[in-house]
Amino acid sequence: MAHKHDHGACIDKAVADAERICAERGSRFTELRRLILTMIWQNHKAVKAYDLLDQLANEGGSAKPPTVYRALDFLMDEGLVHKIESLNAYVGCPHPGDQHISQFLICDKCENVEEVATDALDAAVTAAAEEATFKIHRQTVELRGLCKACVSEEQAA
Amino acid sequence: MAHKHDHGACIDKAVADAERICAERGSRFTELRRLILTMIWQNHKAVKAYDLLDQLANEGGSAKPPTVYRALDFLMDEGLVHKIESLNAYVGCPHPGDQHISQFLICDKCENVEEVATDALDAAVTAAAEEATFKIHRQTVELRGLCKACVSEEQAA
DNA sequence: CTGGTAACGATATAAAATACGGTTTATAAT
DNA sequence: ATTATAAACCGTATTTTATATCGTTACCAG
Repeated sequence: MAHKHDHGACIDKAVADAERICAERGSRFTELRRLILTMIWQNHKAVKAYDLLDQLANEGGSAKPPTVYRALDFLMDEGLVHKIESLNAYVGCPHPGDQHISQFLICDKCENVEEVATDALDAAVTAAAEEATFKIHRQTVELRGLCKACVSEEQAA
Repeated sequence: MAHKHDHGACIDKAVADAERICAERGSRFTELRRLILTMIWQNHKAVKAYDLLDQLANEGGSAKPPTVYRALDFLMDEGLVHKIESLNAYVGCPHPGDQHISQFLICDKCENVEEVATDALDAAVTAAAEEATFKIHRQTVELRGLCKACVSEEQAA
């Protein structure tokens, strides 16, 4: 993500997607929500709620925790943002709208979060649940380690 | 778990396992650690750190948060207990000692947590990581939903 | 333009976890 | 046995993460 990645395009896409999705559903994509979604998309790392709060404060506002958490709850309800449970942090969803199951590759070094959608992994999860006669409502799949870029870097050293 | 499950045996086994494992490794399974492990094993639900703290207080002691967290950290380091990230709660490991990857089925109704070790799921996780050239250090796989017993119960109703 | 609902703001508090410093206790080395 | 050392423990304070509650404002539907 560090090199040759036009991240501005990511942000624009995320905002455009959000606008489209909220319009379709009749939910309100307010200024605050747009602002917070944009902040989350500043990079591909997961962002802490209180960091968002600090950023809001720096921009002159005097936001309180509930303001941020309400916006995050909205964005999560709309599938625009995911919570990374193992970090207590929040990351933008790169393909909102599609019904999808989220699995994350989280680099412990560069901290980038990649959302993957692997059919094989989905199938395995489903199979494991079926074997146990378990009816899945939600799932948290978070793989922590080193991303491709950081592995290469380590090998180079 | 509710019916015909001799849970006392689970507790005894967990404590015996812990004793054996700590003895093997030369780590100290102190009274406090034994007590907290036993509390965690009172049932198959995940337990909150502050509930343990309250229990300790009820038993006459005057424990502070660090006491509980230190014990939990020890138990986790030894692989005797796992943290459920999506609940901020802790659950006993049913087969400590084996090197293993933990995956959890968490019932949203009865709150029981079942730890599963599915080769197919392991393989799928590994494959997904390999495909992304990602080097896994740790993983969090938590499936939330309804367990077998609670599904049957719903269907009966 | 008015009545209801959703969004926002502010205060307070709850819940989860850690930093740090001092004391005790177990174990290993003498 | 005695002492050095490291681990465990304890308590205070604080940080981090999140929610409850209540009053106000803004949207939009009838």
